[in-house]
Amino acid sequence: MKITIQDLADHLGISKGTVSRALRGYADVSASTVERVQQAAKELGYQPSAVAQGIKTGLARSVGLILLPKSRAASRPFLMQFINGISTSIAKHGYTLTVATAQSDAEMLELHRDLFVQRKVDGFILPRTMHNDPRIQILDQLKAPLVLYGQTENLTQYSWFDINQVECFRRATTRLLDFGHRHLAFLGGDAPLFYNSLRRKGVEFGIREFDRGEVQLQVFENITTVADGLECALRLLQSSQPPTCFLCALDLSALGVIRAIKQLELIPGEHVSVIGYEGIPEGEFSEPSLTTFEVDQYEAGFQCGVKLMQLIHEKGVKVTGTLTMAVLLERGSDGPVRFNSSELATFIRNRKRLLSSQEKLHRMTEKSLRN
Amino acid sequence: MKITIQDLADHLGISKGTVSRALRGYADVSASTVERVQQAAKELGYQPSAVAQGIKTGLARSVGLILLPKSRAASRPFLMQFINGISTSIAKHGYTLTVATAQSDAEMLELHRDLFVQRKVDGFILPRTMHNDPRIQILDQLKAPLVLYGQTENLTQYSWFDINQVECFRRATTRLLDFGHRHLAFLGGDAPLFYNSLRRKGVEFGIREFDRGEVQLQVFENITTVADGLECALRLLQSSQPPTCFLCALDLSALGVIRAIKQLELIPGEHVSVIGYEGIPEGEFSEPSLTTFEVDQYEAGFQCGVKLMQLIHEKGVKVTGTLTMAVLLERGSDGPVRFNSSELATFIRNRKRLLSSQEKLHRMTEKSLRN
DNA sequence: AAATTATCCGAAACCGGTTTCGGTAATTCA
DNA sequence: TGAATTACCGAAACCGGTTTCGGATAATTT
Repeated sequence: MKITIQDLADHLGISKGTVSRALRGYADVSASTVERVQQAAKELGYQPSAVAQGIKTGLARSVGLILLPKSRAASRPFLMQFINGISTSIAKHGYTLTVATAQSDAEMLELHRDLFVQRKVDGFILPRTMHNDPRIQILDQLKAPLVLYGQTENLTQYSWFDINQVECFRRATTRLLDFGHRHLAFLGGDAPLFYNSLRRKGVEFGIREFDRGEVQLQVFENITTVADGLECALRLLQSSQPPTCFLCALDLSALGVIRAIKQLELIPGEHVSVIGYEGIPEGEFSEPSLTTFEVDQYEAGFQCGVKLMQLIHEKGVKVTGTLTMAVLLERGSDGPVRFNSSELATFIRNRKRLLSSQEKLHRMTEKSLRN
Repeated sequence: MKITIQDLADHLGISKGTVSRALRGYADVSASTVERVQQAAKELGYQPSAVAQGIKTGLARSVGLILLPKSRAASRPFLMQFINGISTSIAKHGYTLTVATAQSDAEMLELHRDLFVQRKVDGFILPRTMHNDPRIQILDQLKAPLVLYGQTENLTQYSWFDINQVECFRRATTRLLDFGHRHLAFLGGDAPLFYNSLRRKGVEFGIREFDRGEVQLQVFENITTVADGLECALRLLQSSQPPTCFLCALDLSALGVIRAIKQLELIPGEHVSVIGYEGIPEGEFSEPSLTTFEVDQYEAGFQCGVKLMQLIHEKGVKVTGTLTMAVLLERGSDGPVRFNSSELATFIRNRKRLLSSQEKLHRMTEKSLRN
C-alpha cells in the first residue's frame, strides 16, 4: 500500500542504501543515479517515513505546545496566529507542531515530561510564563530544548522571545500623564504569570519618571475578562476618588471598562480614558475604538519556532533572548483629561441623579416620534 | 542520556524481548518478572519511544488538524475548545494532535498528503467542510482515515459529526415568525462552506412551514465579520423595506447587526430582532446580550476524536455520522415585533432627522451638569 | 602497462522497539 | 519413573529508514 524505500530500490534494481544516499544528497552517488532515483521517487510518490527516519536520528521532528484551556480568557485570542507563526517557521525544517491540552497544572507538567520521554517531540515552546515556572524545572532535568514566549527569572539560561511590555506600559502611562491625568488605575491580569509584573512595573516606571508627588495609582489584579473589567471599573468610578483613566493589562478587561463608562452615561476617551494591551480584533470595532498596543502574535510564534530550531539543530549554540516592541494604536478610548478625580466624582453623582428624569424625556421623545 | 529498552534489560539482566513483552502485557511472562520490570521502568523513568514503536506498527499515534489562518474570522473563536476536545479524547489512546497551518488551499491539500505519506499522522479531522471538499478526494486516494466536522455530499461514505444546523435555523425562523416578524433577513457566512447552505436551508424550511404568502426573506452571503454585519445591516435598515429581524449565520455578524441597530438609535430586541449562531463569549456581554445557539465545541472535538480512533483501530468498522443539537440561548436581542417593515422605515427616517436636535439637547444638559 | 586513485555502489550494521520461534526447565499426568 | 505439557524466557527476525565500510570498476598517473 504505502511505498517504502525497499519498494523503490527494487523498482530501480539498486540497493536501498544507495536510494537513501541519493535522496539525502551524499557525494558518492553518481549524478545519473541521483537523477533516476529522484525521478522514480516523484513518480511513485515516495516520501520517507518520518517515523523510520526518527528512529536513527533520535528526533521526532515535532515541537510541543501544551495549552491549559481552563484559562480560556487570555489564551483564546492569541492562539491562531501564534500557532500559525510556529508552524510556518518550523515547517522549513520539516517539523510539525504537536498541540496538547491539560486540564490542570499537574497534568500539564506530566504531559511535558511524557511527550519528551516518549520522543513525541524534540522540544517545547512555553507560552504564558510564570514566576519560577515549574515547566522549566522539569524540562531542565530532562535537558529538553525549550523556548519561552515571555520572560522569567534567570533569563540568561534560556532562549526566549517577548514584547517589551515594561516599555509599552511606561509609554502608556507617560501618555496619560501628558494628557493631564493624575488619578490612574492599573487593572492587572493573571497574577501568577510573569507578564503581569512586567506591565505593572512599566506603569510604576512611568509614574516615577514623572512624579511631582501629585500622581495617584490604584492597582488591581486578576482582571482578565470583560466581566471583570466591567465590574471593577463600575466600582471604582462610583467611589469618592475615581480614577480618570485606566491602564489595562488586557484588552478584554479594557473593553469591560469601556462598557462600564458607557453604562454610567459617560463618554470613553473624553470623560474617562482607557488603554489596553494586545490588539484583539474586538478593540477595533468597539465604540469608541480601543487605544491599545498591537502585539504581532504571528511574529511571536515565528520567532519562538526559529529559536527552538536553533537549539535543536545547531549544537553548541548559545541561548538567545529577543525583545521587540508592540505598536501603539492611538484610537478613540483615551484623550486629554476633562475632569480631575473630584470633579469626575461629582459629575457621576449628578448624572446618576438625573438619569431617571432623562429617561422620562427619552420616552416622551420616542412616543412623539411614533405618532 | 535517554534510557532505552536495552538499558532497562541490562539493568535487570534479562533480554529486551522479555522486557517488551512484560510491558505489553503478554501472557508468557511470569508475574514476578512483570512486577520487576514495571518496578524498574518506573524507577528509571523508562517509557518506550513512540518513534521506535511506530516503525513496527506503522502508526505515528498522531492525528492531523490543518488550519487555514487566512480565514481568521470564523475559525478563531471555536479553536481552543475544539482542540481541547480532540486532544482529550485521543489522549486515551496514546495519541497526540498535530496541528499545521497552510497559507492557501493548494498548500493545505499538499500538507494533508505529505503528513500522511510521511507517516506523521494516522488520520485527519477536517473542520469547515466545503462542497465537494478537495481534501476528501485526496485523502480518499490515500485511504487515509478521516472524520468530518460538518457535513458534505455522500455522507454515507465518511464518519462525521455535526450540529443539526438546519433544525437550529428552522427553529430560529419559527421563533421570529411567532414573534410576528414578517420581513426577515438572513446573513449567511462563507459561501463555499457547507454549513452555509444548511443554515440557509433551515431558514427556508421555517418559512415554508409557516408561509401564508406574507413572509419576505432577503438573503446575503459572505457576511463573516462584525464589520460585514454592521455594514450590511446599516444598508438594509435604511432601505425602503427594511427587515424587522436578522438571522445571522455567525455570531460575529450578529454583533455587527446589533451595532448597526444601535447606531441608528434603535433598540435591538425591541425595534429590530437579531439571532446569531455559535455562542461566542462576546455575545453574552453585548448590550443587549445576543440570542444565539450555543455550540459545544469541546464536545464536537471530542466526538471527532472518538470517531477517528474507531476508524484507525477497529478494523472493519463502519463509518458513523452523528447529529446533535445546539442550545438556544434566549437572551435579549430578539423579541415580539414592534413595527412592521413600513413603520420601521418611517421610524428610522424620522429618527435620523431628529438626531441633530437631540444632540443639541444633550450638549445643553451636559453643560448644565458641569456647572 | 602497471600502479594508484576516484568513483560508485552493495552489503551490512544500526537505531529502539515488537513479535515470532524455539528451547529449557519445571510441572503435570499416566 | 518416564513422557507429555506447560511456563517462561532468550535469540533472532523484523519494521523502514540511515550510515559506515569495503570492494569492484573506471579513470588517472607514472
